Amino acid sequence: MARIPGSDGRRTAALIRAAGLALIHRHGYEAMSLRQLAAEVGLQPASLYNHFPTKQALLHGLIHDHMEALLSSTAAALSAAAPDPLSRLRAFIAHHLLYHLEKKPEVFIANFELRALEGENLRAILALRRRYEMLLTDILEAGMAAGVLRPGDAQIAAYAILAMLTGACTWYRPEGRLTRGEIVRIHTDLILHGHAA
Amino acid sequence: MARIPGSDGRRTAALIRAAGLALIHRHGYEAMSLRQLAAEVGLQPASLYNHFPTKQALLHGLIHDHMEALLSSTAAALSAAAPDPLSRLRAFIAHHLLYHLEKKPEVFIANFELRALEGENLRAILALRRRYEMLLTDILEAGMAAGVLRPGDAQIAAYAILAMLTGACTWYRPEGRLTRGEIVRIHTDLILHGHAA
DNA sequence: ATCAGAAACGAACGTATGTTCGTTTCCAGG
DNA sequence: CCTGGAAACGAACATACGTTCGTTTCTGAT
Repeated sequence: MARIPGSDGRRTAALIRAAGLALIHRHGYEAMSLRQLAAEVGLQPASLYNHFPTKQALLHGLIHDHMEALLSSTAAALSAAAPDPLSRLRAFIAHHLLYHLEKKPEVFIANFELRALEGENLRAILALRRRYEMLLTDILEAGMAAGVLRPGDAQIAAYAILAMLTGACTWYRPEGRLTRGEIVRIHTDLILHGHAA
Repeated sequence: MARIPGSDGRRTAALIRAAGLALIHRHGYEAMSLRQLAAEVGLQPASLYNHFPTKQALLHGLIHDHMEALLSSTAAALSAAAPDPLSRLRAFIAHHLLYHLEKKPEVFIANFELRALEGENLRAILALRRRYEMLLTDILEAGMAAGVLRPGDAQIAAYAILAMLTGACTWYRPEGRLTRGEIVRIHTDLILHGHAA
């Protein structure tokens, strides 16, 4: 037996990536074996190497593509918002939450499996992440300068907001008690006005 | 060669746990091999089994003890605070941050390596974590009832606060630009009053 | 119609893993 | 002083891993 009738590289590659995403999300990168992955797609382990050169390259590809998609979709959401800092902040919050709630596996992997990346792979992802953080930091600084946000350390503020929002992906269940809209409203409120009465 | 002169079970066990903590923190639980761990402590791999029955039992022990310590030290901090909800909330925030900034490896492991636990081990840890979350949720509910915190979903609010605070451990560096005291002040402020001017 | 390359196969490589076993030496309680 | 258990050793087990190799078949461009 050899090449299978109807086989298509593009489609197989997509299947591998989808299955890899799910397996890494469930078991973790180190715990996922390529034999598992191959079985999930219905391939022999060796055949995976027609589609990526290395297990780590697969992981890096998944994270990289996720970060690129996140960056471009965030840019789109921001440019659709009103230009004042407060509107942009609200748009950022809503977009971050909605996007992340839709892409739980990707988000999980991009946050938890970074340490499995080595050297250049890691550096490239960290650079993308920094670009994303900078989008928020810039909004916060603009808001502080305009007097609509309380002055302070914009970087810490950005970290605090991102941690809080991304944390929501940890406990969110689509069948849960809250709709996505309510989650956005609550978090926007907490970020802007805090918990004090 | 066999039992080594001066060998002491209690001390060796402590060394193993300390080295395990560091290795898991650096490389991840799945990526840490028992041979690495044994070498770090100066033992043969087989000798580890005089101190724990299974690799997973080691992980579970580390997380379990961390959670117990966190719970009891939090209880102490709360009972030292004034009894009104706002004081208790401030005490909780300060204690969570200070404790977590001191115990970065433990916190990292307790949050990142949960998925390596199976069955009863996982259930036990999740129960402890729920108890911890409940400490904060109770404070928030008391504050809402007393009218010093804005009414809302106390559980979501607790998750949001915890994610934000724990996130600080990710980027905090002891040699960084901010002191621990400033970090506490900033986060308390953000939680209570938000970012809006 | 042909043929280069894409896409799969099956087998194997070397290595590493968690763990078990039997043995040996040291320590502490009677 | 003796002895049972504690704490280490070295060797080995079965298994699993990521990856390489050579081969075979199908596909798409010329």
